[in-house]
Amino acid sequence: MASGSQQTVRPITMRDVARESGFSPTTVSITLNDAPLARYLPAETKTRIRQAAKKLGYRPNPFARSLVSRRSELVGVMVFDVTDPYCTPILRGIEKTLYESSYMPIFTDSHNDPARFERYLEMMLDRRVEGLIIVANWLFLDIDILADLRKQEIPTTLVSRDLGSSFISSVAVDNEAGARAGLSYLLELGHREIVVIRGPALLTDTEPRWKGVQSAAAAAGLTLDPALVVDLPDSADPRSSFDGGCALVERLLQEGRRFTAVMAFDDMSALGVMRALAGKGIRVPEDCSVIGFDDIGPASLCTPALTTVRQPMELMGATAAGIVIADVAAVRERQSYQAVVQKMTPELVVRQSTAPARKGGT
Amino acid sequence: MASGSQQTVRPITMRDVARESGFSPTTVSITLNDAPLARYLPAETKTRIRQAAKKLGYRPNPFARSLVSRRSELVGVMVFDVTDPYCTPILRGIEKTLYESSYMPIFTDSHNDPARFERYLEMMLDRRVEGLIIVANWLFLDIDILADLRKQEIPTTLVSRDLGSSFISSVAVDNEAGARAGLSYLLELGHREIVVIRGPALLTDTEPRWKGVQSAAAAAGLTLDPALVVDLPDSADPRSSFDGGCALVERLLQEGRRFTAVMAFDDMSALGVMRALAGKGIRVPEDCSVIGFDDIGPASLCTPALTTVRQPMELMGATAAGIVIADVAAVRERQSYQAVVQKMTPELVVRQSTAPARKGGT
DNA sequence: TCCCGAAGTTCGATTTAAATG
DNA sequence: GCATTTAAATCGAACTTCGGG
Repeated sequence: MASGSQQTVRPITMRDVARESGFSPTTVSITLNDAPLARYLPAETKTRIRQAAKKLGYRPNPFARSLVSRRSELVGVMVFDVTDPYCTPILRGIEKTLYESSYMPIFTDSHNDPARFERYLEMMLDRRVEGLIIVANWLFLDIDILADLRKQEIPTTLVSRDLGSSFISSVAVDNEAGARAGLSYLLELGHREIVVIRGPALLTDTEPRWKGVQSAAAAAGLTLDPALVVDLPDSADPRSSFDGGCALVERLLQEGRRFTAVMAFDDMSALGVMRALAGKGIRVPEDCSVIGFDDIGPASLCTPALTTVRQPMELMGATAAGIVIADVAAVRERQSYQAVVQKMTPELVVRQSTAPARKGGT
Repeated sequence: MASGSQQTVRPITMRDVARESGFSPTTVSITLNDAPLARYLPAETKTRIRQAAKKLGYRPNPFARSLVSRRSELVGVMVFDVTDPYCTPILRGIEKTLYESSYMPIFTDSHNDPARFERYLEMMLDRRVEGLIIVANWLFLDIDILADLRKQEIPTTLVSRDLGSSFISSVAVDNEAGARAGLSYLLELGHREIVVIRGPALLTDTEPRWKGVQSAAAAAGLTLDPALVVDLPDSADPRSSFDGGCALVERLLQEGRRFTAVMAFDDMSALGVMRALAGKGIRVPEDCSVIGFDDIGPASLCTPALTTVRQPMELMGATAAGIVIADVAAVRERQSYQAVVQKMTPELVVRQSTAPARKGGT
């Protein structure tokens, strides 16, 4: 039982500290904030005030403080789907960077619902966040919704895609380079009959990854078999990527296509591919290699562990937070800041799902 | 480029709305808050005020508001490890419930660092959260740290374990029933030589799950082979559970133990088990069945998909948020509230990693 | 007394200007 | 003028009280 039967506990205010220490509220404020004027206060005074504050367990009221400082010390962190394993390392990166600063994150998860995102954005504005980090792992976002941000001068950074906006920074992986690295690796292993699963048409990642694949193929003088190039359907649910990868490969198998490797759009679809292959008794990597993209948690937990193109997600989150913090500081000092576009370098992570091609794949 | 070159934009205040509409700030306040006195105001007055507010894009200053209302409308959500797939469905549940209320979540991730947790807790208190939800998926938490909460009358709910505290509510799964269901299922399938991987000794979940296993075995008249009962090492890292499961099974295999099924402590260790088995060419489920606990995302993504005992994580999060909201309301109305302990019912999810026992397992 | 509206106080801090010795 | 301290104004909204019709 915890109750409220006793009289409401009046919180300790600065006035209480003043009374306890025998000084005025002004002096207390100056002391506890180490304001410029604190230089003139004798050490004796300051220690007495500090002791009184500690003795009473004084906690400055953040609302009174924010009211005059006009600062919330709040940064909004908006995610489109927390349950997507792609998001959490980014959140971790954001946390690590924010921890060093004085900002606290206000968190929202719109689970792929644009309406919810919009409402949460309004709430963020209402709460006077000083900066905003949006982890747009999946959804298709209308820039207009973000126009308010410009007016209110709220520095914003988007993680995992480039909006091409003039006032919103972004941190994204170099999709083209990543895809190129992935396909190149399969080619090195001797694979020639390769299934390429492209992403949903609406996703901004889809295009550059496909370009990377094409350029790697061209560099090796290989023409990809159009029958082996398939597309994931549009959908906002990461799980659908798994189902899509599974279904596409099942269909190819049904059609009697022969291939020795699959380059999936992302890890989720790669996992789906492995499921489909297992269903037909095709072994990975002995009979067919599989490579993913992202390096989400499950990629290293499944068996065989997935070879993939890794996005430095934690670093991306940390970078985004760093940009926002710097821009907020700029705004406070009445300076202008530039919207930047950070392209992060992906890294090929070789695990167990890839192997040299053998003659006569499935 | 987004800049601050133009003169600082003074935010719109109630006074501006008053001037614009031709009424006093008082009337504006009464109107916009639908205060009791609004009954007496002519509709004409109210619409004019509302129009003026909308025209100016007026957003009430939350700090001024909180200062007088003494309410932050903030709920703290503290997680011990966001990257743990176990956490995110819980967060989703919390979000769904909080969305209906007027509370915004302040979020922290202490990534298994008690010191960080403590500092974040202080920050929560500084920020005047009205309630607290702690997702203690893993770490061993000292109740003393939470003593402040009692003093400050901040309703708190712990998700995923019972602290046995008199003032902190908790929402946890019925571990004993879950483990019983899991082992019973293996027994039904005809398994008798079963490896049981117990959790780390320090985890509160370990004990009840082991009890559940024992009671199921007893009910079936089976004596578990002590040589097949092994323990995960203590560690705060979820990944270590995977490594632990893998290593333990490898050791058993090395020792030449024979078994036809493995009941893992959780999904992570089950995934590790599958890795170990695959390494020795043992097929799941043909040669050996594997069952996990939790039903985290990767459980259904890996191949074969993992049979497991499911915790209703989203529901648990939603329940916790509901409790906190109700308790906050009670505190506001000067009523007492009880710390409750909610035991959620787990559910056996049968997938591909289990099959009937065959004579002469590995 | 009922209706409508506004002046003034309060919340808890910061900050400026000024008052002490 | 200098070191030390403080009264008073301010931030923006909510609420209590009060005045005229």
